[in-house]
Amino acid sequence: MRVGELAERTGASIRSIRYYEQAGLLAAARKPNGYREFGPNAVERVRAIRGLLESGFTVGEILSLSSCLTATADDCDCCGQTAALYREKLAKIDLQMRTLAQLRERVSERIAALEC
Amino acid sequence: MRVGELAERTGASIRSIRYYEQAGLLAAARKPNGYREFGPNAVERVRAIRGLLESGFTVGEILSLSSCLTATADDCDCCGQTAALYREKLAKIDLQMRTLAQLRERVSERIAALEC
DNA sequence: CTTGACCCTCACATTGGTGTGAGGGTTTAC
DNA sequence: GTAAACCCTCACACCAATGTGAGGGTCAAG
Repeated sequence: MRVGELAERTGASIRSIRYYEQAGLLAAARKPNGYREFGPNAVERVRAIRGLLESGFTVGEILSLSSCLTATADDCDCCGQTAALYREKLAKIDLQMRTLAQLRERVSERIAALEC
Repeated sequence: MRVGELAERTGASIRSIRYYEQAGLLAAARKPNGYREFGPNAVERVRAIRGLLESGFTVGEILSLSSCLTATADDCDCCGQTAALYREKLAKIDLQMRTLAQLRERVSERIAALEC
């Protein structure tokens, strides 16, 4: 599919998609006329990227996780350093989830307390 | 305590703390000489702010949740609109937690697969 | 009284993700 | 062939959070 369709399907702007591609987060083949051509996986991938961006990850960080973004990623670039990096990310994710869980509880407490 | 101590205790820069105060996220009394004076709650509050910022919340958004930031907040500014806003936040938090959980699983799969 | 470690305000700079517009090509349909 | 709806690159602009530096107070210890 072309960039417009991908944008429409994912809710991202065309601008953002081009940016993700340029940043290396998203692969796009080129047609002879220069148009980007995306595979069907791109939809899931863009959604994952956006979710992570909204969760406070940086494009650079997402890049370092890119092999985990899509279920169909089997290009295991395996080595010890990668493992260490993944573990680091894991710790960050866990911290973030704890923060969110805490906030979640407080917010729902607030909702419960609103009886006026 | 003064700003330097608060910064040291929370890991935030002095600059950031002043910014949070100016944004209305953090209350600070002033000494006669102009120095900011923070209560002990400020430490928890700054930590909460930073956790949320790192989870992708905006200062503006955090502001709208500020009554939930500290456990000791009893200034229930209760009304239906507030409730709606809280519910919205809750939905956003849940989405974010699902995204993170998904990523978490994929990352740990990756780690498990690294046997080389 | 001076020195050093604090604190203040103001304001410009930077970074990452986007918006937007200029200037221009391609394809489909009339 | 021309209009509409796509696509391209390039480049400037914006916002939020933070860094940083200038210029200047306060205060405790020597």
